[in-house]
Amino acid sequence: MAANRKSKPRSLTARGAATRARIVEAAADLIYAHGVEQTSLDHVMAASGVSKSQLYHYFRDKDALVLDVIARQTERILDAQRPHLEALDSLPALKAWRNAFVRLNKAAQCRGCPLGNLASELANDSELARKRLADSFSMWRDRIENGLAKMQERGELGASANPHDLALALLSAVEGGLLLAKTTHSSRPLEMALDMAIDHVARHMNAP
Amino acid sequence: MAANRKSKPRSLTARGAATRARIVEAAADLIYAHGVEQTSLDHVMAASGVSKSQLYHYFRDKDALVLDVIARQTERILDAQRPHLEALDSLPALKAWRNAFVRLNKAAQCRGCPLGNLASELANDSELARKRLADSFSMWRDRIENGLAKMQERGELGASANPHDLALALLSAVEGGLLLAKTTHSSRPLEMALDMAIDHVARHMNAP
DNA sequence: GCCTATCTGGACTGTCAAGTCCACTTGATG
DNA sequence: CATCAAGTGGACTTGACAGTCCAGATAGGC
Repeated sequence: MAANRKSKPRSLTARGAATRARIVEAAADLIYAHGVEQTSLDHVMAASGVSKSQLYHYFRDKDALVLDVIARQTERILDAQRPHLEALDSLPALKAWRNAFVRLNKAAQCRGCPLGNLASELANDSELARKRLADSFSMWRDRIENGLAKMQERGELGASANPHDLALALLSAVEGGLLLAKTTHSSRPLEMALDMAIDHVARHMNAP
Repeated sequence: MAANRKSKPRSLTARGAATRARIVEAAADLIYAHGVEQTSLDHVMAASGVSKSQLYHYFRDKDALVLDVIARQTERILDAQRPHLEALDSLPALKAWRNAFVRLNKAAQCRGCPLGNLASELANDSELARKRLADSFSMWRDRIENGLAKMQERGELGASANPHDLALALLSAVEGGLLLAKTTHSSRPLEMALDMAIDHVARHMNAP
């Protein structure tokens, strides 16, 4: 049960860990901007200031690096969403979440969802990547579901509502909105999709 | 205003047009299955039974071929949707549309939306492709909008409803649902997203 | 201070894909 | 049937990329 799996069999010194992290960060940024296929290891080398041998010292191959990028982007998203998702306990909170989302999307110049982009590119090609991304989405959905479940416990959300399905629909709206926003260079699709999703949740709420 | 744009300056005989169409069909299928970057011209050659020189006889370069694939996929989708979108005039019609969508997604083995996949891969890289895809989505949204507008004219949909925004939210739900379905290999996200979207439309309908 | 594993640098190889080139065939039109 | 543009076949060039290799630097344990 120790750290002897084939992907990371070596002990890492502090310096090594820092170099490794630098590579993943650079790769995540480049891949978000240009996609997996358009991001060559040479680009990653240049952006992280690291040589070829270091890449292959820390990662078996490009696919292994991409798996780490998936994990990192999942972390980034869940970290960024945490404050909102933990406070997801009322209609105004949902609306605040919506507004933060739209702001974030504009800040990222409507380049889509880091996980959604990866999923679209990798799901049909790599079964392993697909599964990891499915897990990532599942975790994200789970956080939303927890927020809704809390609303339900305290009676704000009706007992007949299904937090799991509601969260899944919400996440679908988010991903679709982000994809259309990316394509049209406008955050309007995201706004409409989120408004619809919140409206849908509101429909299951009890009157105050 | 005649056919003298740089992309198609030559006259096409029947045989030439057939060869050209065969190339686009094969490329569209391959790209839907594996993405633009993973589809080499050699694959397209093999699938369409055509040689290198023919590809470059009919298309300036790979990018030009991809633009034609975008146009073809747009046609395919609008054609497939036409029967449903033309009859989009009531709640049961919306539900029939939903069911057809889910069936189609399963038939395509949950491989996502042909336009959505292209948009995700190309929007950040090629401004021209992004614009064409934005136009494609806009046309699709327009068909949905027309259906909703007809519902509004005959009084089924409330006067305060905004068909344009409603259609945009609906399309976002479709795209997000298809993306998550592709990632999770389950049509459930699509179903939940579509149910939410129809529910949203229903909320703007007048009582019968 | 020495030993060893971790870490780093960069040259090198093999493969594969985009795009070029030219010789050849087909068929419509005079 | 002569002509020539449209159409076809496939070898070739060029470049980019993933992945290999080995020599050398660094630094913690004894």
